[in-house]
Amino acid sequence: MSGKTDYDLENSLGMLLDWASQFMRLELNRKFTDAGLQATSEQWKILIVLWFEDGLTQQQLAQKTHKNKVSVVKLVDGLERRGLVNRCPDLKDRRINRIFLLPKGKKIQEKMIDLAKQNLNQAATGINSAEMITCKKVLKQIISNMKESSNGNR
Amino acid sequence: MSGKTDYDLENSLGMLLDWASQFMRLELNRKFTDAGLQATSEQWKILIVLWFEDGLTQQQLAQKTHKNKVSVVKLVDGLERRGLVNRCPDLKDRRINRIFLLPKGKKIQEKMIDLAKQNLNQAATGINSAEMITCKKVLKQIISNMKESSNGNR
DNA sequence: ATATTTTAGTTATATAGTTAACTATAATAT
DNA sequence: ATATTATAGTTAACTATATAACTAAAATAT
Repeated sequence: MSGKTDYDLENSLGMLLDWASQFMRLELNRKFTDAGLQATSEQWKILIVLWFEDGLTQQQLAQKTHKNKVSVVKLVDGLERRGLVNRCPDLKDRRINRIFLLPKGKKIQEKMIDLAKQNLNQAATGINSAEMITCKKVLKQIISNMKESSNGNR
Repeated sequence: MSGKTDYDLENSLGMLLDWASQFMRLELNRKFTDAGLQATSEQWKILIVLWFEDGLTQQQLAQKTHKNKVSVVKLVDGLERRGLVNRCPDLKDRRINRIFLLPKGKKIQEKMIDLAKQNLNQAATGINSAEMITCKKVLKQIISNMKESSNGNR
């Protein structure tokens, strides 16, 4: 049934997805570094959520970014260390931290969004709109297919 | 120019790629663990290459998997610790290690390939063939677009 | 009202990935 | 032949992810 001959490494969906996502992430990090921004591509994903809606809890950030809560703890640690956000204990529910953007965190958002858009444009070069729409549709289906069986921590 | 309103998080190519690849990787790891296989999804990517062609150097493994050489060092460390592969110094060029599958490493390959195929089938559920072909074509274009600017270590 | 369960966040430990600096060896250039 | 450059692999330090075990607080159940 399975054998050497019928598994095409270079054309495997898993490999292609990993390579595409990793190369985009790597290049975004490079663009951030080159622009003198002291934040990583993963921290950026937390920041962009906060820029839309500030003061979210770590759980909410985890849900919106599809990261698990431990990852969010570490990313918020990093963002706090860099002076970009603040953990504020909720007064009504003392289990909860609310994460707020600090001025330094607000200031870099526009530059980061521009760089992220540049990255998206670079990635999309030579791909027509219909193909990109199909690709995104397929990606969403894959996400939905795989999310079923993954656990609830993310 | 850039602003709150024109960056759609849930529909962003970067986010969709990350989520899709991560969920697939996570689920593959779960399948491996459930099957009692003591190897990770990243180790699997090294093993599948070796299964096609044994005795490659670490540099060759890095090129074929698009990983950087430090990652390969670590993964081979892990595979060696688990008794799945062996580092053999090359007699002609003493800078080189050649990585060979051990019996234990050969034995698990068929089971791993079957599980990887199950994972691909799960991911592809509800996606028609033409859409999948388009998606892979787009992924390859993205990889080619981003690879340009990434460095030569991978 | 008290006991149980759930939720939010953290810590510990392990696997990966990144860049930069390093060692050893081979290839080359003059 | 010797000096320079390039290559293969490693190590160090950092960021990120996962699972599992934990603490504290809130919600619930009886």
